[in-house]
Amino acid sequence: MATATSNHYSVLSAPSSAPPPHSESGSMQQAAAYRDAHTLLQNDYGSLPGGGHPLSHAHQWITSLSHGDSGAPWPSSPLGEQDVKPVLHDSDREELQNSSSLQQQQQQQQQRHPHLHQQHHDARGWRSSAASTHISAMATSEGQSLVYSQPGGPGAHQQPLSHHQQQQQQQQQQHGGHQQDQSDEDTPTSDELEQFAKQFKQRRIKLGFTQADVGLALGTLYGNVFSQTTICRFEALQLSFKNMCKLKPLLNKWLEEADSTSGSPTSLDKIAAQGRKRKKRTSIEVGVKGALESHFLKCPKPGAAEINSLADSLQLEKEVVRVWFCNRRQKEKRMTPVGGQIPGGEDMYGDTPPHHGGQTPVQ
DNA sequence: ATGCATGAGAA
DNA sequence: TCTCATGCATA
Repeated sequence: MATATSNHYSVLSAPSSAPPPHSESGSMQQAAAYRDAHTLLQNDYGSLPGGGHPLSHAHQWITSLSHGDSGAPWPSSPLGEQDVKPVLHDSDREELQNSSSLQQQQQQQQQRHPHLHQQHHDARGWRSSAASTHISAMATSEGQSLVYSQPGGPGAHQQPLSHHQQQQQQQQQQHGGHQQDQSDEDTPTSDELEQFAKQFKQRRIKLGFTQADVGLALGTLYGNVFSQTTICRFEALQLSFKNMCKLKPLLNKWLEEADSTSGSPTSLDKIAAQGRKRKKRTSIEVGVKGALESHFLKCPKPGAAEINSLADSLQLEKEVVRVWFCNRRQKEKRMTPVGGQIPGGEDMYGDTPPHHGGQTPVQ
C-alpha cells in the first residue's frame, strides 16, 4: 500500500491557505504493539566503512530551504505573505547561550572538579538501572525518588559532546551514588530534575500558562524560544539528562518571573511560524512499526545495506527507515522510556527482563 | 502527548 | 553516517 508519503507540498504555505487535505492513512494506535524488551545495548558501531555511495538522498521535499547563509537559517516565506521574522534563529540562540550565565556556571563547576574525567559518558543509562528492582521510594517529598545510577562501566563509547551547549552533562555521573543538594547551581541530580519538572508543571498550570506560552516566554525573556513540544518533554522527563540540565535553569528563571508577575499582564509576543517546509509526516502503519521494532531489538544500528533491504521489504523510503532508527535510539536514551510502562509491579508482563531501562510513572 | 523530521556537529 | 537538540504536524 502506498505509504502516505506525500511528495511535494507547497513550497510556501500561505497562511490563508488551509492545510493540505492530506488523507492520512488510518494510523491507529501503535502503542500496544510492542514493549521494549531490548536486552542489548549497542557496543560498537565501527562496522560501517562508509565507502559506499556518495549519494545524498534526493531531498525532493526540500526546495528553497537550502541556505548557505548562517545569518538566516530559515528562509521564511519570501513571497506572498509578509513573513514575520523570528526573533531568534538557531545561530542567535547559540550566541546568547554563550553569553548567558548558565554556561558560566557549568564551566566553573567543571573547574571545581578537575578530577572528573572529561570523558563524555553516555546519557542513556541516566535513569535506567534503578527502575528494575530497587525502586525505593525514599519519600523525599511527594513522588518516588528514583535513583538514577549511571552504569558507567561497561562501554567505552562515544556520544560526542558537540560544541557549547553540552558541557554540563558529565558532572552528574561522577558523583555516582551520592548526589549533592544544589538546586540551581552546579549539577542537578536526576532526582532534582524529576522534582523540578513536577513542580514546574504544577506552577505553570496554576499560573494559567500553557506549555506553548512558556516556550514563547523563554524566547522573549531570555532569547531562547522553545516549542510546546520541548516544554512538554521537559515536564514529562522525556529529554536526555544533558538536555534537561540545560533547560532547567531557564525554566527555573521563568518560574520566578512568572511568579512575581503573576498579577501583571504578561506581554507575550507572538512569533509566527517560520516557513520551514517539512516533508509531510509519514504514517507508518502498525504492522510495519512492529517489523521495525523487531529489527531494532536485533540490530539497533543497521547499516546502510540493512536499511536498504528493510526499506525495500517494508516498502518505505530508505530515509524514512533510517530516521525511524535514529528516533528509536533517541528514545532509548530518554529519561522516560518509550511506552511509559507503569511500574506497578516489577514484572507486569512476566517476560520483563531484569535489566532494562527504567520505567517511570510520569504523569 | 508523540511521531516523524530537520540540521549541526562529530566520528 | 551517527548522535543530539529540537519542532512541526498530528493523534
